[in-house]
Amino acid sequence: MATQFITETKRTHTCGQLTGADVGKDVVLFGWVHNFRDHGGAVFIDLRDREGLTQVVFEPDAKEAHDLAAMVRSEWCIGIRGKVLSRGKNVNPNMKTGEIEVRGSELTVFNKAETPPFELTDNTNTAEAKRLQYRYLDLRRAPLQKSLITRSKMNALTRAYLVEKGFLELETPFMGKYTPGGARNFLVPSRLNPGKFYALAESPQLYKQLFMVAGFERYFQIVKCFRDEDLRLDRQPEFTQIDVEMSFVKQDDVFEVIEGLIAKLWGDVLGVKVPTPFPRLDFDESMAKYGNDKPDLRFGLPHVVLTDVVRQHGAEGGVPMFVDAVAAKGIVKAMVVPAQYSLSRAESDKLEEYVKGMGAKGLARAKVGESGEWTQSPLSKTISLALRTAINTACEAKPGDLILFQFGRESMVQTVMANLRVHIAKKLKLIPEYGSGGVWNFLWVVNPPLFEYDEDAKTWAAAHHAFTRPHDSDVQYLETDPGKVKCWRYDVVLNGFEIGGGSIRLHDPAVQSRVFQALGIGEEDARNKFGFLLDALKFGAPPHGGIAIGMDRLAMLLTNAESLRDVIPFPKTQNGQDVMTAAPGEVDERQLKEVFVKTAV
RNA sequence: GGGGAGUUAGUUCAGCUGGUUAGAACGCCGGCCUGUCACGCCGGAGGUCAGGGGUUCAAGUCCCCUACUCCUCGCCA
Repeated sequence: MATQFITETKRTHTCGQLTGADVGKDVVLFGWVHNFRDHGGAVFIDLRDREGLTQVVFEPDAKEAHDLAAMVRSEWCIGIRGKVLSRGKNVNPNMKTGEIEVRGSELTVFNKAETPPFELTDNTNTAEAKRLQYRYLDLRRAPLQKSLITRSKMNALTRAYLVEKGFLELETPFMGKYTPGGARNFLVPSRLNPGKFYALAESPQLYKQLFMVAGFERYFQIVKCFRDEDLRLDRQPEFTQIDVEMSFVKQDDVFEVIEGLIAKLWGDVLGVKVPTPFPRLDFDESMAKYGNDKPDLRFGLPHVVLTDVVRQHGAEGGVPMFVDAVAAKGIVKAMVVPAQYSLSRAESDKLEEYVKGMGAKGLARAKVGESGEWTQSPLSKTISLALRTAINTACEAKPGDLILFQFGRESMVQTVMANLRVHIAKKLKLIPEYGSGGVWNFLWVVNPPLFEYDEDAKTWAAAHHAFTRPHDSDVQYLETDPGKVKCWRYDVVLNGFEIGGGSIRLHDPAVQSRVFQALGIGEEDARNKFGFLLDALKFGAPPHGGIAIGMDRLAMLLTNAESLRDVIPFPKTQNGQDVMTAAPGEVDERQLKEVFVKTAV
C-alpha cells in the first residue's frame, strides 16, 4: 500500500544536493531506483535524478514504508519522505552526497518498471544498436545526461556571447528550393504543388547572405542542417550548426569572434584556458605535411613530398614506379616512423591491408640501416645511391627508422597518407583512440585555392562555393591560371576534426561573373541556380563574410565523447535509420497519392 | 558502390581441428541476512547460436546468399 503523501507534498531537494549541512532536515525526494540492497532489516535504495544519487535507508520500525521498500526494483519511479542523517563513519567518499543518507519514513511508487533490457550503469559496453533502441533508458545514464546538459549549457553560452557581441538571432526556412551542387538534399514533395519538391536546407548559406543585404549586419542561428550523404562517426544526416554572418568585416574579424566564442565555451564549461589567437596554417602547407586540410597537430609524423626529388633523378634514380607516377601527374610522398616506435613485420603488413582498403595499390617501405642503406624493401635493389641519399636527407631519416611511401594519383596519395598518419599515431599511442587526452590544438587553415580541377569532368570547380571572394592580388589569374587563385576561405580545426568553416563572400558582381565564367557557368545557368542571390547583390550588398561551426562536433570534442551519437539525444545509425521508431518507414498508397509520388523500388 | 570487423542467454562475452546435454560473469526470480554502497550467502529459471540455403554420418564451428551493427574509401560546394 503506497502512502499517498505525494498528492499534498512537493519535492524539497534534488538527489545531488544534500550535504552534511542539511543533517536533521525533513526532505522529500523524487527519482528513480538506481540500485537497492536489502539486508533483511535495513533496505538501502540509491535514488537517482538528473542531479545525482542519494542513499535512502528504510528501517523495519517504519513498517509500511520498509515493506514497500523491500519490493521496489531497479528503475521504478518513486518518491520518498524522510530525515537527513549523518552517515558518521560510513561516509561514502565516491558519492557527492556521501556524507549523508535519508532515513525514509514514507514511500510512494509513482510507477513500477519492467526489468531494463540492459543495465543502466555509467560505464556500459552494451551494443550501441541496443542502446539506441531503448534510447529513453540509455539517456538515463549519467554520462549521457551530463553530455546533454553540457550541450544545453553550450547553447546558452553561445547565445549570450553572440547577443552580447551585437548578433541577432534570425530564422531561415528549412524547406527551400533545391540548388544543384554540394550535398544531396532531402526532398519533400509538395501536396499543393503537384510534382514539385522542396529541398531541406543543407545550410542557411544563401539566406544568411540575404540578411546581410537586408542590413541586419550581424546574424547568428543555432540551426539544424540536413544532408543526404553517408554517415560517419562525426557525420549525421541532420546536424546542428552555429551559423554566423557579419557585414563590413575582414577575415580577422570573423576569427576574433569565433576564437572568443570557443575560448568562452572551453573556459566556462571545462575551465580550460584556450590561447587566442589560434595559429594559422596555410592550406598548401597543410596538404604537403599532413595530406588534408584538417590536420591533427597533437603529434608529428609529418609527410615529406618527394615529387621534385624523384623528378630530378628521373630514370637514373632506379625506381621506375616513382618516375611513372610523376610522369602521370601524380605525386610521391613519404612518412617516417621513427626507430623508437619500431613496427613488426606483421604490423607493417597489416598497414598495407589498411591502405589497400583506401585504394592504394600497396605500401612501399624501407628500413634505414646504419649507413643509410635500405633493407626489408623491394626498392633497395634498384634504387640509385644518389636518390636513396636524397630521400634519406629529405626525410631526415636516421638508422632504424622506417620510411613508408605512397605514390600515384594526388588525391589517392593524400587520402592514404593522411589516414595512415593518424592510424599510426593511434597505434603508437601518440594520441588517444577517442577524446583529446586533455590537449586542444585549435588552428585555422587558410588561403586555399578558389578552384579545384575536376579530373573526371575536365573542368574547374568551386572548391567551396561560387561566392567566395578571391584574394585581390590573384583576381588577375582568373582567366589565365585559375588554379593559382587563392581565396578568403577558412576552416577551424581541432585535433583532426573540421569544426567549422566559412569565407569572406564575393559581393562584387563584376568579379562574380568572371568567377562564373572560369567555372564554365553561363549567365543563364547562373540565373537559374542562384538568380535571387545575384539579384540581391546588385542592390547595394555590403562586403560580408561568415562561418558555420559544427555544434555536434564541438560538443563531441568538448565532452570527450567517442562519437557524434553520444551528444545527440536521438541519433541515426550508419544507415540513417532510427532503430527506436523504425524511421524511415513505408507510408501507405493513399499518402503517396496525396503528394503525387510513386515509388519505384 | 568498394574495403574491413562483427551478430551465441536479458546484457557482455568464451566456445580449440566439425563430434555426447552450448558455458561464464553480470542481470532476473525465490530464500536467508540490520550498515551496505559493485553488499554477501544458498537455490533456480533463462538459448530460433541473426535469417535462409548448402557440404557432411554429424554444423554454433566449414561454404554461399540475405539482413542488421560498427569503422572506413568514395560522397559530404
